[in-house]
Amino acid sequence: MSKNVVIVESPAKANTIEKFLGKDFLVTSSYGHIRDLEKKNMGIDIKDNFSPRYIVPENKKSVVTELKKLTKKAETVWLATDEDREGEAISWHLKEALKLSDEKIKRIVFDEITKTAILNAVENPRGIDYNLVEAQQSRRILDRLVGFEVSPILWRKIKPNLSAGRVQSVAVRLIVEREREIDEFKSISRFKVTAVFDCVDCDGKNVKIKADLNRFLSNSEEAEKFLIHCKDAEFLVASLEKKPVKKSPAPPFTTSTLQQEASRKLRYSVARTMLIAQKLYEAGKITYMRTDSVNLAEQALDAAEKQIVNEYGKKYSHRQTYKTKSQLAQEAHEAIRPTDFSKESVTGSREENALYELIWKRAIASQMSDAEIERTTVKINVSNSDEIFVAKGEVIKFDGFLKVYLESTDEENGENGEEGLLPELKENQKLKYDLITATQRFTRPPARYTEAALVKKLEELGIGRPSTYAPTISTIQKRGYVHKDERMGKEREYEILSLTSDKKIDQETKTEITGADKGKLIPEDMAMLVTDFLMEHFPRIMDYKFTAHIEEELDEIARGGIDRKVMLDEFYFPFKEKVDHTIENTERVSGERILGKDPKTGHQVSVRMARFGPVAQLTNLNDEESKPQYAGLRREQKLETITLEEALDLFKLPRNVGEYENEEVVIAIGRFGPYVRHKGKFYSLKKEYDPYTVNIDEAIEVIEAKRKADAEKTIKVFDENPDYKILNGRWGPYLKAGKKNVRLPKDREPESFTLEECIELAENYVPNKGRSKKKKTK
DNA sequence: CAGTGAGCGAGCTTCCGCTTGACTT
Repeated sequence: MSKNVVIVESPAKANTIEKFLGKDFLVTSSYGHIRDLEKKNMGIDIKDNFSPRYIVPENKKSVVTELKKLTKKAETVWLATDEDREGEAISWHLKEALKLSDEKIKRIVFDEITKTAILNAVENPRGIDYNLVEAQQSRRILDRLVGFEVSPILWRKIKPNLSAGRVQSVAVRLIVEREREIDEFKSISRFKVTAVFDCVDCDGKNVKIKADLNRFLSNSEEAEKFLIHCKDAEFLVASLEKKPVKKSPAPPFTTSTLQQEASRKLRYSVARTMLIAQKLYEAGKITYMRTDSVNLAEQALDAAEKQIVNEYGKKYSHRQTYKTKSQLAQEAHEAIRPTDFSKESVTGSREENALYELIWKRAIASQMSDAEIERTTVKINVSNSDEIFVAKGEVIKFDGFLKVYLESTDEENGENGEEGLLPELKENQKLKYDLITATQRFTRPPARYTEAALVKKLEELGIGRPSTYAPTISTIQKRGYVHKDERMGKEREYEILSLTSDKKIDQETKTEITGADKGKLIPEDMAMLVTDFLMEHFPRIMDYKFTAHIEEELDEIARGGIDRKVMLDEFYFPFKEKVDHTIENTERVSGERILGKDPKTGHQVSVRMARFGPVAQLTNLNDEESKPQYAGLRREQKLETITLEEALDLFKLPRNVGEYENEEVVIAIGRFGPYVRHKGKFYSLKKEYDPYTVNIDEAIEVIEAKRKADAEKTIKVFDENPDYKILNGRWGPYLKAGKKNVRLPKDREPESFTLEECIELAENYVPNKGRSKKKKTK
C-alpha cells in the first residue's frame, strides 16, 4: 500500500501523472462526481436552508468502495481534481464520502499535465476552498429546483415525460424562435447582374474577367432595360485599387469550436466528435477534450514552434497566446491540442485520424504567422448609365498559417466563391463584354440550427458547459422537442436574362430547389407548445440572460461575498409562488386552432395536439352525439401554420380506388410517403403520381411494375430450400440466405452456384463492418 | 412503418455537470 494516494477525475489522466510521481505515489481516479442529490423529494430540505441530501448513486458505489480501500491505509490523500467549481466540489465530496480527516488530505491543482507543473503542485498544497464548494452546491441545488419543480407542471398541463431545465428549455426556445422566423420570412426577389469581359493582359494574352454590378436590380423590366443600355455601351476601367490585408489564424480548439469545425469539415455530429476525441485522449494522442480554454502550456508552445520552424521555416513561426472571450469560462484545462506536435497523423481508424489531423492543424496554425494578401478592386463604368461593375481579385503574397489550415464558416451561400487572380489592368482601359446576365435571386430566410451551430449559440450565451453540449442535444431530441431531419424543399422558377456578344437578349426560365435542408434541428409542435407555456409562466428562466445572471451570483458566493441561503431564498420563493399559481390556475394546453368550416358538410375543422401527436379534427357542431373524425398531421406540417385547405386534404386519404384481383386497392400516405395497399402489401407511389387523384388503372400499373421488378430480381431459387435465393440487387447479383445478404465471388456466373456452395458461403460470410449501420440500443 | 385518439387513474417520468464502462447484436 502506498503512503500517498492521489485522486484525479479521469483515469487517463491518472496514468499520465503516475509516471511523473514515482513509486511513493499511487494515482487513481474518481470518474467524475461520486455523489449527487437524492432523487426522492427533490433531494433538498428547503425548510432547512436548502440543505442538500447527498447519496452515492448506484453506478458509483464500486468506485467509492475501491477508493475507501485505497485511502484507508494511506498517510496522505492528495485531492487533485480540476481547478474549477465542479472540481473543487468533487474534492469535497471525496473528503466527505471517504471520511477523510482534514489532517490527512492535501488539495493540489495544476493547469497543465507536465512533470514540472505536477511536482510544483505537490510542493504547494492548499486546503479545500469551501466558498467555491458553496457556489457549486448552489448551482446544483438551483438546477434541481428548476428541473424538478417545472417538469411536473408540464406532465400535468401538457404531456407526461416532458422536461424543463435551465439549459435545455433555452436550447429548445432558440430552435423554436428560429423556426418561427423562417415561417414568417417573406422572400423578395431581385436581379443580380454579372458580366464577363474580354481583355488583353500585359503578356498580350486574351483573358476574361468576371465582374458583378454593385447593386441588385429590382425586377425583370429594370434588368432588361439595363441590358438594352449595355448593348451599345462602352466599358471603361474607372479605378484600380490594391489593398494589402492580413488574415490571422484562429485560436486552438475548445470543445465548442472543435464540434463546430468537425461538423463543417468532417460532417460529424456533436456526439460523434466527442466519442472520437475521447478515444484519442485515452490513447494519449491529444489533451483533454472537454475544455473552454484556448490557452496552451509553455511546453506546448515550445514544441509547436520547433515543429513549425523545422517543417516550414522560421518565417512561418509566430508564437502567440490567445485570450478566452467568454467571461464565464472556467479554464480548468488547456486548449485541445496534440500531445506530440511532431506527429501529423496517428494510427487508428479513419475517423480518428481525420479528427486528429484537424486538431493538429488548428493547433499548429495558431502558432503560425499571419497570411498577407493583396486585394484588388476594379471598378468598371458603363458609358450610358450610372451603374458600376466591380471585379475583385485576391493574391496571396505570403501564405503563413494558410499553409496548413483555414477555418470554415457557416455561410452556405456559395455565390461569393473564391476570388481568384485578376489580370493586370490600366485605368481608362476599354473592355469588351462577352456576356452579361441578369439572374433572378431570392432573399433567404435564416438557416435552421445544426447541432454545432446550436452549441456555438449556447456557448455565446454562456449556457451549458463543455461536458454537457452533446448530452443536451440528445436530451431535447429524446423528449420529442426536436428532431434531425431532411426536408425535401420545393421547386421554384427563376428568370435569367442574358445579353450575348452578338447583341441579342435572351430570356429563360429555370427551376431551382428551395427550402431543402439536411441534418438540421427542426422543432416538433410539442416544442412550440412547451416553449410558449414556459415563456408565459416562467419568463425569467427562459430569459437568455438568466444563466449569466446566476453565474454572477455564484461568483459572488465563491468570493465569500454572499451566503448561499440568501441567493437561493431570493430565487426560490418568488419562483415557487409562480409554480403553485401555474398548477392551480392554468388550463391544459393543446395548441388548438379552429381553422374554419368544411364547405361541403359545414363541420368545424380544427387542429390540436392529441395523445399520439398533432391531429386535424372534423366536428359536427349540430350533433353532439356524433364522434369527431380525426386525421394525423403529416411530418412537415405544423399546428401553427397549417391552413384550412391543407387540413381538409388530410381527410381525403386513405382512398379506396377500386378492386383488383378481387381485393380492394387503397391509396394512403405513410411515414415514407404515399403508397398503394393491395392484399396486405405496400407499393410506394413515385412522385409523378398524385395520391389524391390516382385511379384504379394507375394503381394497378404501380402494382404490376413492382411485381415485374421483383421477378427480374430473382435469378435462381433453390426448391430444396426456398430460404436461399440468388437475386439481382443494386450492386449486382447476391445471395440471400434467410435474412443474411451475402456477396458472391465475381468470377462465376451467378446461376452456376449450387445449394451446397451457397450454404457454405453463407456460413463463412463476415459482413463488412465499416459501413453497416449501427443498431439503436435503448 | 403505414390505420389509433374513451375513461378510469396506480405509479412512474424530470434537472445540470463531472466522468467512463457494461450491456447485446
